[in-house]
Amino acid sequence: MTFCVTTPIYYINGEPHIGHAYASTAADILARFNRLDGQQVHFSTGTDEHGIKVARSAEKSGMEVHAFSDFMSMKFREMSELMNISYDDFIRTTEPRHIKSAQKLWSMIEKDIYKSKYSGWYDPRDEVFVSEDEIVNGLAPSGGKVEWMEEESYFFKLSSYQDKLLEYYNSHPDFIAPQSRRNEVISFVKSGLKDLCISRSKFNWGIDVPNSIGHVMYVWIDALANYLTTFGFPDNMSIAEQKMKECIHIVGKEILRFHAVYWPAFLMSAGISLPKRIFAHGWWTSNGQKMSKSIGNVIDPKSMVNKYGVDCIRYFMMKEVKFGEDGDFSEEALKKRISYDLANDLGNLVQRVLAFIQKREGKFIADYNFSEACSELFNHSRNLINKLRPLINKQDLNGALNVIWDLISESNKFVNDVKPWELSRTQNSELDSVLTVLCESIRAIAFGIDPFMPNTAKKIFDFMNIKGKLFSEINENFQTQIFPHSYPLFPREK
RNA sequence: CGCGGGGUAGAGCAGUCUGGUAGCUCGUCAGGCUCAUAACCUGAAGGUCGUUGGUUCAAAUCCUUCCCCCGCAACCA
Repeated sequence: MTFCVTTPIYYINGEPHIGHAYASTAADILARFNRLDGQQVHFSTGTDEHGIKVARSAEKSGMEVHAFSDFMSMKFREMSELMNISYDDFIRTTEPRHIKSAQKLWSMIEKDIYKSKYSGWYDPRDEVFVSEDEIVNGLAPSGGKVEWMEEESYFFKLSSYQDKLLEYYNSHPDFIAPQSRRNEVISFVKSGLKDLCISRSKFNWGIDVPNSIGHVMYVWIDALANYLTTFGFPDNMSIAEQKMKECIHIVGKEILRFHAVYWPAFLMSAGISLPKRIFAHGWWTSNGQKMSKSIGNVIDPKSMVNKYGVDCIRYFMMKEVKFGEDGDFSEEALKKRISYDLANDLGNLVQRVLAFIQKREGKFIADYNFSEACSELFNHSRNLINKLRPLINKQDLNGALNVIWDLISESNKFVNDVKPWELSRTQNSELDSVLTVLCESIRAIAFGIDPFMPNTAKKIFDFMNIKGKLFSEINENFQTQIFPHSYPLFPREK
């Protein structure tokens, strides 16, 4: 069985921002945790590149649309590298494998597709249909006058899936998370589903509808099919099917409906298994305000990472809010987290323990002859991953960090209580077992934070000659040995 | 009466299902320690749990009145 997780494919109409980095990081943590836990993992991310908005942006920038797509897609790939995202596949909707996949999916749901007329308010200046609530005083967002237009389009019989969807939600209570989002979706479906317009003929930057000249797919099937494409559909149908079934889609709350309503309906129609879960994450405000280009408060992941380091940004995003809820991003809050949680609690714990060993030229003497106090910390350390696993399985990333920090706090308390500096002064042999259990706890902590902060975990592993490949290493006793030189993990700025 | 969530210390939240004199993080104040990145540990102050009435020996927790805030309400990536 393979653990599968996806990020949304990001629409390349705009630059990557902190919201993209957030979704990718969350998915990455799930992927990394499962790899360390010995699972096979398939983790995909990518870019959504079709549609009139991209075609027009390309035009505006004076680039040919393929070149524009390459250029913008690369920016998202760079963001993934920047955020240390360990994706197995980066999928682009303009790739031949995806075009084939989307067309195959279309043909598999053809029984639910019919031709009709799509009508709506059209903005000739921008050449797009605009929704009612986008229209202000009869004007489109572009400022142009809107006119009522009709075009021949293909429709998907979403209406006939209303009951099946409700039944599915009911029999799979964890299909949509968090609960509050699940309620919204159910309420939306209960209110009645209309058929869905799934093609356009006003533009051609899209995937051709099979056997229908002049029509391209409009958004839904094109974009959502990416998940099947990455799993090998349609060439490896049974593998794709199996992976789909195990798959967790991480999405933003703004695109939950597409994933929780349209996507399952398409899959039902095609006779393909539905994903295991769709998790909708929340949005970031910036210093308490909605991020917007006009206010100029959009958080750029690149500048944050360059300034504070990728692990600190990853940590902050996961620690600051419960995953699924909205949160506020501010440098002030970020600095506090780095200083208090990372430097003071974690960094200082590692340093104050390893310093004792460094004082003896790095000589570490393994001694598992534990006192009662040592045994308690030892048991908690060896049990850490078992406590994290169920939290990770329900995407409670914030809760997982809290559990890790409980152990950090317990370890710091332990140091205060047993006073190793006194044992050291009196040459008490108990010091060895005290340092051994502390190294046990630091090793467990390093494994625990590895999915969240891979670079930091690697540093700790290097300090202690730990391979750091699999959680199972936690159950091996340390051997007497010489530890390499160590240094502060989160040095304080002068 | 469209559907849903929420109103708990200065801030952000948990506790409400399974009633029993309110808990966490940060902030504030005081103390301890001195191994460590002036880090770590301990303690204290601070809340009539939005409002009204009720059930109960007992309600943040159950029922009820009213007020306020926030999501969703379809073609939005």
